[in-house]
Amino acid sequence: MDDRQALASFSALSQETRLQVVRTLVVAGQDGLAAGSIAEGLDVSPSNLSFHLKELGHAGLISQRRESRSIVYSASYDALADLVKFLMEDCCSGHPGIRASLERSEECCDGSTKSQEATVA
Amino acid sequence: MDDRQALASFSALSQETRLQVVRTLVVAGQDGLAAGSIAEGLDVSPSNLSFHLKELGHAGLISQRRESRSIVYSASYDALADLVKFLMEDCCSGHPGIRASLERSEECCDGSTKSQEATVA
DNA sequence: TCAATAGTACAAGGATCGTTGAAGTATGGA
DNA sequence: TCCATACTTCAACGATCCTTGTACTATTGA
Repeated sequence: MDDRQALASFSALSQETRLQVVRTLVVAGQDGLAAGSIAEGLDVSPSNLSFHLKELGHAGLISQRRESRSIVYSASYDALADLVKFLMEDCCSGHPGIRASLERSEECCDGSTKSQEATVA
Repeated sequence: MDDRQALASFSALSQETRLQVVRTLVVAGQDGLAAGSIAEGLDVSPSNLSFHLKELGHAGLISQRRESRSIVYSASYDALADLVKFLMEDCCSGHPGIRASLERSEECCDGSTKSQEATVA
């Protein structure tokens, strides 16, 4: 991931509604959610949500597909992982200990959504 | 880390000059760098840099101390690590596989700056 | 105390962002 | 074909952000 894309991603995530959208879609999983469902869940106007979805799309953090009348959005897990990596590389380059500190917080994956097993390649 | 702080951090990092400042300070290590050195390295006016340093300070991503005439800035590694964690929790909550994908990129810590050993607590 | 150095603070401007409401586009059913 | 549904696009406006230059503050040395 290059700086340009990282900047776009940070910018996209620096807005409350958009951060909530991403979280909602991440939790929703691969199936995604229709724009209407997201708007309802977050209590945002369709027009406003559409604006923010476009921003997230530009940053590459979400993708969309049409499904009958609805447009279904889903999180781009790869892009999110790339962003984590980008951030970690910037951290690590001066302070390797951070990785250790991160590895101690394994709980994040073992708790709530145990729907998919980790595909350790 | 709560949403408010994450939003502030993302916002701070969504600007090119500030991203470069953070990277510069991360590479500089615990000793930090004087404002003047940063300004020189990045070719930004003192006044403009000061503005961006304040933003980064508000977000908690850097800290400062006076040293004679200079004001020395350094990266807040804890805040950066918290941000990585925040992002990973949002990712993982729908997609545990990401952690695996991240663990495959260990190289990031083993390369360039081997100045400090990882303090695996 | 005076001058030089190192930064910060402030004001003004242009640029970008976020919200709103109204109008436009695609899909599906009667 | 006509209407309803599900979204998106557009224009307008206020709010915020970034840059620039000038003024101000703190520290040091003569």
